[in-house]
Amino acid sequence: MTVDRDAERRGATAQTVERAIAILNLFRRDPAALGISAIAASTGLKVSTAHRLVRTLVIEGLMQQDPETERYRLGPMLALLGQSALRASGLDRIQPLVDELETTCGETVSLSMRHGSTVSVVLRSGSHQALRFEHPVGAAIEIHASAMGKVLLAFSSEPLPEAVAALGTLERFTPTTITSPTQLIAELADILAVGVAINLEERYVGVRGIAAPVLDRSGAATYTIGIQGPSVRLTDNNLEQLKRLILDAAHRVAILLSDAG
Amino acid sequence: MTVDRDAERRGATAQTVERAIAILNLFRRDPAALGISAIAASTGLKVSTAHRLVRTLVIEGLMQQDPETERYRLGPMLALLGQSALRASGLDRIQPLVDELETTCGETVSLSMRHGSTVSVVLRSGSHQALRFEHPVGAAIEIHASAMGKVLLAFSSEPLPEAVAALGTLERFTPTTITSPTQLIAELADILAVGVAINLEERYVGVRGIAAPVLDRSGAATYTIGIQGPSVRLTDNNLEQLKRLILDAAHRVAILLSDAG
DNA sequence: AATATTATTCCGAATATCGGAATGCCGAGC
DNA sequence: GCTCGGCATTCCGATATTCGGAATAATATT
Repeated sequence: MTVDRDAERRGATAQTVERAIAILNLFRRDPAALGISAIAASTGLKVSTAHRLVRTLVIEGLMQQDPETERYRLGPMLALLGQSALRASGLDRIQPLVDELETTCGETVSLSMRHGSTVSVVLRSGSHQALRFEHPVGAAIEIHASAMGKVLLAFSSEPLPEAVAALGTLERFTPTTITSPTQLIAELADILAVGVAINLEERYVGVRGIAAPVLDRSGAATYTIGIQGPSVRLTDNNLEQLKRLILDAAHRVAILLSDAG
Repeated sequence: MTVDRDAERRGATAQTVERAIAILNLFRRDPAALGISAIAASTGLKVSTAHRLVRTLVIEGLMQQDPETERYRLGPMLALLGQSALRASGLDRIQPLVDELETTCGETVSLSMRHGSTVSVVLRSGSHQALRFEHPVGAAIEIHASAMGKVLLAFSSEPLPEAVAALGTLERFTPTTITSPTQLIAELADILAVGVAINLEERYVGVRGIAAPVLDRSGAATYTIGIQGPSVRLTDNNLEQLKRLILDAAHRVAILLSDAG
């Protein structure tokens, strides 16, 4: 591009591929089809560049073009690769466990991982209650305003101050959102000690969450498993019970993943 | 690269992205982890190039590196994108139909699409019989040696002679494999007229198949649905019955996909 | 009918990619 | 214990590849 990007000039990455993936990621939250100019606008690419990338993705089947509206959406080859990825990363064996936990506690359960400064839901099982909190797969939540996010920060291999500093400004979403880096670092240290993170309406008013890390052999967490639900049900008392459930579940997931991960 | 690629210089595509996708496709058949030099060798890329592409894919989560063996495999972000892709292309609504057909006829059922000169299985439901034919999702079968492949060729928007010519040499797998372009064109014309293709042990000895096109509004087929099984069960008589089943199923799939495709 | 919007193609400029070679790391074999 | 061979990773100059402004075509809108 013009000069230099964000801040990473040494660990060179393939710009073209990054851009193509950025296009795919547009559809993570919302699978609706987009026109080429909308894609270009959302990614900050020039229309001609976006068009060439999308064309390549269409040829490979990762995207497809609606013959009527001329708009683009994700394609079947991506679904196919996703299947293989589920098996390769061992996540297919985790889904039953996530469903089981949802049945036990009656709230939405998600298994997530970090993506930039957000947390992305990889597997989930939605609560069946009338009043419930819904995360679609692919949803991205700001990392500092989520129990799962705080877990991932606390149990990353990076020192806490650096990890927090890298986030930049901590956006406020609700009155309880943690916006002070110092305060966040303190809370992360606490989470690291206790092994569980709690979210008290820090992202959405009325929604609480609790999360535990899925630890790998080195003691770091790539994945986190969390429970989300309305504050009226996730009372302080209930959180104590859920804490045991989530820790147990996280432990079992860790074992499953390390077996043949 | 050196000079020019296969034969497509006008409809320019992004080479870097193509290469990255080629790497991902390596893992379609076999999700096992590969080292970087194995990846480079299989794709024909230089090691340094492959490494840079893989690094980018890892950063984006589409691949991941096993911390112990240092080998690479598909990553969880790809699983996540795959979920979105299933919804976006409407394929999530098709799976139940595929399962239902499998239950009805007792043989492996697959929904596939074209990928280069092969057919790739996108959705499937495996037979539960002891003696059965198994297609994993992601399997790639040579297009000229498959009932589903022949359907896609016949119902492509391209004229038959050109479509066949583009395949190049037709490799022989069994005594009944069609290796003559002229003969293949004739058979495709027949399939176009009848609306169903049959595979008589043309790819694997002892395995027969039958397939029908999933037609879109323009009368072309992007997807095909097929039944595969041992020749001892897919006798000439049974094929007649299956023909009705598969045509009906293909029709219902087409309706489902066109509704909100 | 005229205009605005969007998808698609073209082509010269220059940037990001390419790939040979160097480095560093680990484990096998002597 | 030391050397060698294989592997992943990094470096950097040459250049093929991408980039993007602008033209064109197709479609929707006023």
